[in-house]
Amino acid sequence: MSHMGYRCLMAVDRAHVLRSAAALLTRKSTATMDEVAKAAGISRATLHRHFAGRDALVRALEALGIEECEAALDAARLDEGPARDAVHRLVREIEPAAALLAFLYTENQLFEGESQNPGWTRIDDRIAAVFRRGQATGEFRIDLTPAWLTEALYGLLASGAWAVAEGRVARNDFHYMIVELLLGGALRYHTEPREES
Amino acid sequence: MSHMGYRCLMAVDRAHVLRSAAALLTRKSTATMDEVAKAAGISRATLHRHFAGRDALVRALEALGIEECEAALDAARLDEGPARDAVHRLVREIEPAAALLAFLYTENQLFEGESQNPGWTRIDDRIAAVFRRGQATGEFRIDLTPAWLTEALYGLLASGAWAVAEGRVARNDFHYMIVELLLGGALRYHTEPREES
DNA sequence: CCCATGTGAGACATTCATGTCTCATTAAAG
DNA sequence: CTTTAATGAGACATGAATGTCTCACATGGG
Repeated sequence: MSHMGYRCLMAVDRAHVLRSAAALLTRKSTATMDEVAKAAGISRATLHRHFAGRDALVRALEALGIEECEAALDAARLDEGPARDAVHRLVREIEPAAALLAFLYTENQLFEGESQNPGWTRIDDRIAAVFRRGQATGEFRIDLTPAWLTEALYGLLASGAWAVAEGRVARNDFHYMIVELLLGGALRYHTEPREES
Repeated sequence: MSHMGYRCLMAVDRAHVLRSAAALLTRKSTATMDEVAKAAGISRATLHRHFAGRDALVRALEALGIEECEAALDAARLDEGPARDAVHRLVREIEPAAALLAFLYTENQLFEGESQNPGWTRIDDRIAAVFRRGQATGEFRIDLTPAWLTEALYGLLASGAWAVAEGRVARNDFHYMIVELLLGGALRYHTEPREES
C-alpha cells in the first residue's frame, strides 16, 4: 500500500478511481464527472488533475479494459489444450472485467469515425484465433465464422454482466451460463440436422 | 401517400422520423436533436413539434420498439409447433427491429430508477415462455434458465445488429448466425458431457 | 518546526444541447 | 384565388456539464 507509481505522497489510487468510474459508468453511461468523482470518493478537482477531461477518462478506461483483456488472454493460455477448454479459461479469466467490457462495448460506437485503439484489433484476433483453431481441430462448427463467434462472446459477456447487475442472473452462474450457451452453439455435432423453418 | 393520420396536410411521416432516429441513435447514441432532424430530412423545429424533447423521442422509440416486438411475437406464433421452430420464426420476425432493439437495450440503463415500461415485462415473459415450453417438451436444456436465454437472445440480437452495421457480418447471415448459436446452445443433447476445466 | 505536495471546496467563464419563439414560405383544401 | 396548416430557417434564452482557477487545509518529509 506504499510507494505508488511516481514518487511519494498519498496520491489518489488511480486504479481505484478507474474501478469506481467503470462500475458507475457501466450502470449509468451518462454519469457526470461530478458523479464519477463522488463515486470514487474524491473531489471533482482531483479527478480533473488525474484525467484531463471526460474523454481522457474514457480513454483511460479503454486502456484499462484492453490491459485487463490482454492479461486475461495471457492467463487463459489459449494455445494450450482443447479449444473448448481454452474458451472455458478465457471466460473465467475475463469475468472480472466483464462489466467494464460491457461499458466499453457499447461506448465504442462513439469512436466510429475516429481512430480505433489497435488494442481491440489484437484482442479480437487472439480470440478469433481460438475459434479458428477449434474449427481446424474439428471441435467447433465451421458454419459460424470466428469473427461472429468473437462478436457473440462480447455480446454474451455484456448481457451476462447486465443480467447479473440487475439481479436476473446469479453472479455465481455467470461463467456457466455464458460458456454453456456459447460452446453449446460453437461445438460441432448436433442431435439432428436443422431444417430451415 | 394521402390522408395521413389526423386530418389533412403533408404532415411529416412520424414512422419515418422514428426509423431514421433509431438508425442514427443505434450508431451514435449521443446524437443531437439537430442531427436526428437532419437524418430524418426535417428541421429541428419540426422535430420538436412532433416530439416535445429528447426524452419524448426516446420514449416514442421505446413504444415503437415494444410495438414491433409484440407484432413480431404475434407473427411468430410462439405457441405452435416445436419450440426450436418457434425461435426460428421469432428471430426471423424480430430481425427488422434488431437495430432499434439494440439501441433500446443499452439505453434501458437510463431508466434504472424510473418506472420501466411494462411492455418489456410482457415481452420478456412471452419469450421466456417459449424457452420454458422447449424445456418442458425436452427440446431445450434445463440447466440454462429461461430468463438467461431471453437475456442472451437480446445480447445476440444487439451483437448481430452492430456486427452487421460495421460490416463484420453479412446482413444475409444475420438470422442464421443468431439462431444457430442460440439454439445450438439451447438445444438439449451434446456430443459429450462437458467437464469443468 | 517548516516546507512541499496533494487534496477539497468553491467560484467562475465557456461551451453546447436544449427548448421556445417568430416569421416567411410552401402546399393543400375550399 | 383565398385560406388554412405545416414546415424550414433562424434568433434567443436557459440550463447543465465542463474546464480552469484560486485558496485553505492536511499530511508527510526534511
